Parts: sequence; structure tokens; C-alpha cells
Amino acid sequence: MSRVTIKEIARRCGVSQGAVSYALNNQPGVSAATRARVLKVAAELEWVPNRAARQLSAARSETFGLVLARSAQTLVEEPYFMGFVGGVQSVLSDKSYALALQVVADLDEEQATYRKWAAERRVDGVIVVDLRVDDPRIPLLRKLGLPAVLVGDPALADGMPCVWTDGTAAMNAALDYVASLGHRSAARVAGPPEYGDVWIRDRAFDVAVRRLDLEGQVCHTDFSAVEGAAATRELLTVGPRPTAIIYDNDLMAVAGLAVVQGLGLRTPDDVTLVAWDDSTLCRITHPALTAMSHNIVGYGAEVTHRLLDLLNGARPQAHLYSTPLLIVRDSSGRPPS
Amino acid sequence: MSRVTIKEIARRCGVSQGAVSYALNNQPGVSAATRARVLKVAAELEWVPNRAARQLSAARSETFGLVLARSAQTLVEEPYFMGFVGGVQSVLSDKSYALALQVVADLDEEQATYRKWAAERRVDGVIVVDLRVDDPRIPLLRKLGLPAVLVGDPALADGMPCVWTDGTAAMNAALDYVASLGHRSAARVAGPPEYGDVWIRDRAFDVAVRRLDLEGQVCHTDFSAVEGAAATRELLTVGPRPTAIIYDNDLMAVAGLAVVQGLGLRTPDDVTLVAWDDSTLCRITHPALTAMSHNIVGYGAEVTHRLLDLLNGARPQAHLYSTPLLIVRDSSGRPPS
DNA sequence: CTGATAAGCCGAACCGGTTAAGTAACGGCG
DNA sequence: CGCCGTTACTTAACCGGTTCGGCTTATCAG
Repeated sequence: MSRVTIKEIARRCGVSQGAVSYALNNQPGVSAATRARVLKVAAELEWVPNRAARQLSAARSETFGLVLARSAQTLVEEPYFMGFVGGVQSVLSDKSYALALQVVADLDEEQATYRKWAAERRVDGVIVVDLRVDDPRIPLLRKLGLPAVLVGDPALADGMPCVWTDGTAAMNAALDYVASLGHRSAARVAGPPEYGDVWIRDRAFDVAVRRLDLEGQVCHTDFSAVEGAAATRELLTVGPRPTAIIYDNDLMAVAGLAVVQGLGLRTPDDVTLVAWDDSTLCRITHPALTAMSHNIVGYGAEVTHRLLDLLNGARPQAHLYSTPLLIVRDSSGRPPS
Repeated sequence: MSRVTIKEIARRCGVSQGAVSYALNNQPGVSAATRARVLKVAAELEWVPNRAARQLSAARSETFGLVLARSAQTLVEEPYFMGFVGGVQSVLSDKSYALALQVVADLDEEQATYRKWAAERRVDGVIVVDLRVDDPRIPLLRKLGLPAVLVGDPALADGMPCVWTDGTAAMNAALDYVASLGHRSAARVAGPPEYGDVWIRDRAFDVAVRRLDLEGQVCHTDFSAVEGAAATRELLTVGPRPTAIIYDNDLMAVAGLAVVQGLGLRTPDDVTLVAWDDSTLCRITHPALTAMSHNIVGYGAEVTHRLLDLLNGARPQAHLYSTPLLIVRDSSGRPPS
């Protein structure tokens, strides 16, 4: 219950408040001896800087913002986000930065949040996820002058600093693998096409399907288990049945697996399934799901480092994090003959 | 984006800063006419209070703290937390409170975080989850004078305000159901026994097993899919095989289902599975899992309301949120004859 | 010995609000 | 008419830091 202030330290050291501030912030203006004395007293009194005061005068909040514009339901279902947040946190807590996490319903609310944060000076910078095609958040952030790192392909980032994974290469790898198993048809259960990542994978899928001379079809969903299941059911029961299905996340892949089993089909004997965004989910099903794996926690950490760099004056640039890696498990195999 | 301050509003309205503050905070001391004028100007200028300044003078941060002391891995796997956080957020954003979310490795770090927050005056109150038996956080929070609402049984809360669900009643309901199907044996794949909820369910399980004259056995795990799978494998392959298994979360139940299938057994024909903490996971497996369901999002919201009440001077008390409800799906049935 | 330079420190303004204390005007009442 | 209690503001202190201009004093070149 100490409530130790800089003034108290100044009193005990017999110097002014200003000198104490310089000493504590490792800035020139005090002698080594005084600095040492101040630091010693501060440590003895267990002084902790008052965030509000520091923020008010220094105009730094030492807080990053992250807005998630997805339904509460999606957030609960998708392991992706918690992992990403965990990665962000791991970096921030080292630097004793804080994270302002806000869950909102849609992009409009997300933009309102940015306006509010910018006006309140609540955050030093933001991490922007779920990049869209022609994302309206980009001009807004520019206008607000809010430092930001976007999570997504440079093609979508319009010159803003971003961190990305190569979705095109990953889609190529996935389809090369499927084709190499002998499949002649492949379906894609995709997220909403307005999502930048989905858009990029859509295009990559089209190109790769033509290149490999496969029968390709695409179903767009909202990323949810329900729609993933529905899409799978339709693919397997209506029209020519694809022998391989590639999902845009692991949740839909797991839901798809249940549909396959519910229809009395077998995986991979009747149909090959490939998930995206590999998480534990893919490992605990039976059979375990083949997936395009990438390290979400590391991704969150990487993005956070880039934002810190940006605030330290680094030049904005696109930064390739990694390319998802195909992890072959038990849900993929040769097509039925 | 020049920042609008209260001073600017005062200038334009021709009144003092103080008057503006009274007007904006709905406090007596200004006439209705002046108040209206101030509010109008503030709206026109799109004034937003500077959080740091307000916090510094009013000693309120309008921020709640939530520390999650689990491995990043667990957080990623368990849908529970994201749902809880979502519920907390939904209440806070209405009140324009913020949430400081911190992910740490263990209870020691969690306590260090509370110390830091208390010293910095960073949060007005905290929400404490994963209550333990003889939880060391309780005396610490008392000492720090940090307002807190605990999530857990009053028996564990030592008089601190808490919100709980009746784990004993839920366990009774689960075992009554299993016994009513004709099962004579039941196993429990539990979390770590130092967790208060686990402890309570352990005791309830023992009592109910005796009451119903069942063969009971308990395996303790770390809540993870890996250990849940291992426990299931052991139960089904070593010694007398239980005909029903009750899990402490849904993740382990899903992992258990995969083990059952991997062993060539069928659910529910060979073994009945019951999950806890019902989430989408339980619905998207095949067969879908019978579960003790409770509304995590609502739980988070409820806890947050209690903390707000507490800060508004409400008397600390225990508050029963709800009792988990048994949702019967396809993983439970009569035991093999 | 003198003047310039710089290191070390002080005092005070400042960030943007909240709030206690003080003041002027007004109206009711004996 | 004078006294008193409200009402509606204003003034200024304060929260706990950061930072800038300026004052001493020591150092050193000329």
C-alpha cells in the first residue's frame, strides 16, 4: 500500500524531482553517483512508475491494441485467436507493455474503436488482423496516424507495414500433395471471400487446379463449424463427389470429418481431408487430420516485434513470417479407385 | 487530429474548465442550460476523455484485470477461456471499461502481476479464475486491497465475493443419469486435484458413486488433450473396463473419443462418454458428445457485473450463477450387456 | 587571469482531467 | 430591509510523472 512517488525518492535523496526522473529513465543530466543513489532508494522503496502519470506527460501509453471483429461464437470455437493473443502477450510482458484487447461485432465497430483509441491516446499502436480486400481500416489508420502492423499479404496492405505468410505457396503445396497421391478432383471449403487470406487462397487454388489439370470446386462459408459441415455434406452428396477436400481452418475440417463419418464414408479411403491452421484439434480426432500447419503463437510474437520496431523508428516494410508446412497425418491417402 | 481537451470546450462555451467537468460528468453544480450547451459543444468537437488524465486525478482506471495462469498451449486448446473473456468484454465495452488481459506461466507470476497492478493503480479490480484449494491469491488480494471477484465455490473463496456454479449438483446429475442408463461402473478423467473445481467434483464423485453403489475410479490429468487421451487409453486397456467415462472438460472428452475409436471400440455401444464444459467441440464430433453444459459467455458476463457492483459499494457475497445442465447427445447409452 | 564550455542539478511549466474551497448573484422570509 | 441559504460558477490545488530553460560550479583553452 506504499504509493511511493518520485517526490518521496527526491526528498530522501536530497535532490529534485527532475533529477530523479532523469536517473530512473537512464537519461543524461545526472552524475553516476547520484543515479546510483536514486536507483538504490527507488529499489528500497519498491517504487513502481504510475502508468497514468507517465502516459499523461510522455504521451506514451505503453499499450498495444488488438481488436477482434468476429462473433463471440467464432472466437470461442477457433483456437487460432487465443494462440495469436498468447504470442502477442509473450512479447509484450517482457517489455512490460500491456495489451488492450477488444472484441467487437463487425468492422464498423472495429473502426469506431480505433477512432476512440486514437482520440484517447489509449494505445501506442495496433495490430490489425483479418485483413480484407480493399480494407477500409487502412485509410482510417492512415488518417488517424495510428501506428499499425497488419497481419496479411503485402498485396492487401497497400504499403502499410505488414507480416504475412505465403498463402499462395501453401495452397500450391497442398494441391501438389493431393495430386501426387493420384487425386483428379479437389474441393475447397473456404472462408468468406472478402477476407484477404481467403481471396489469395481462392486465386492460388484456381491457378493450381488448372496447372495440375484437376476438377476444382469452391464453397464459401463463414468459417464456422456449422457451415463447414453443411458445405461438406453438399460436396459429398450433390453432384460429382470430389475425392479430396481442403478446408480453410481446422474447425471446419473437424466438422467435415464428422459429416464424412456420419454419411458412413471412411477417411481417407473414400475421401481425403486436409485442414488449415493446424491446432490440437487436428491431432485429437480419429483419424488425425493432415493439415497445413503454421505456428500461430510465433506469428503473434513476430507481429508484435514488428510493431515495437516500428515505434522505434524502423522503416515500414512487409515481413514474410513463414510458409505453412504440410503435416501429413491419417486423413489423406490415395483416392478410391 | 488535434486533440480536443476540456479546456477547448470551456473556451468555446465561455465557462471554466471545472464547470465543463461537472457538466460532462453529470454532476450537480451547473445549470441545465449550461450543461446542455457544454454537451452539445463536446459532441460537435467529438471530445473523448483522456483516460490517463482522468485516471491520474480520479484514481480510477476504468480497467479490470484478468490474469490467466495456464500454458499458452492450454489456452489455445481450451475454448473455455476465449468464451469467458468474450463474456467479460461484452459487459465492459457497454460501460466503456477496458480489460487488461495477462497470460502468465504460473500462480507466482500471477501474484506478481497483482502486486504490480496494485502499485501502478492500473486496474480497479480483478477477476480471479481457476481457484485453488487454499488459494494463495486470496490473502494477497486482501493485503493489496485490490477489489476482486473470484470464480469458484464459496467453500474455496474464504469469504471473498465469488460467483460459482454448483459442481456438486452437476456431478450428481451426471452420475444419476449414467446409473439410470444401467451402468454399474463409472470412471472420471479429472483435472489437477489442486484446482478447486476439480477438488469439489472429486468429492462429489466419491459421494455419488457410493450413494449409487457404482464402481468408481478417478484419473487426474493436467486438462490437456494428451493426458486426457492417455488416461482414456489406460482406463480402457488396463484392469476392469469402466462402461462410462466422465471428463472434466470437453477437450479431453474429444481426445478420449478418438482413443475409443482408435481401439476399435464403439460409442456408446461399448463405452459411454460424458464431457464437461460443453462447447462446439462436443457437437462437431461423430458421434456428438453428451455433456454437462454451461454458458461460459454468460458466466463471464455475470462475474463482470458482480465486480462492477462491488466497486459500486455492493456488499461482498457469494453468487450462484447456474448449475450445469446435462445435454444428452449420441455418446451415451445403455452399457454393453 | 579571464572567458567559454559543459556537466550537474533545480525550479517550474505542463500533460488533461477532478474536486475542494471560495465567491457573486438571487430569492425567500421574518 | 437585512439575513441566510441556494445555485451556478470560478479559481486553484492536485494527481505523478516528463522535460525545458536556466543557474552553479568545475574545467580548460588562450
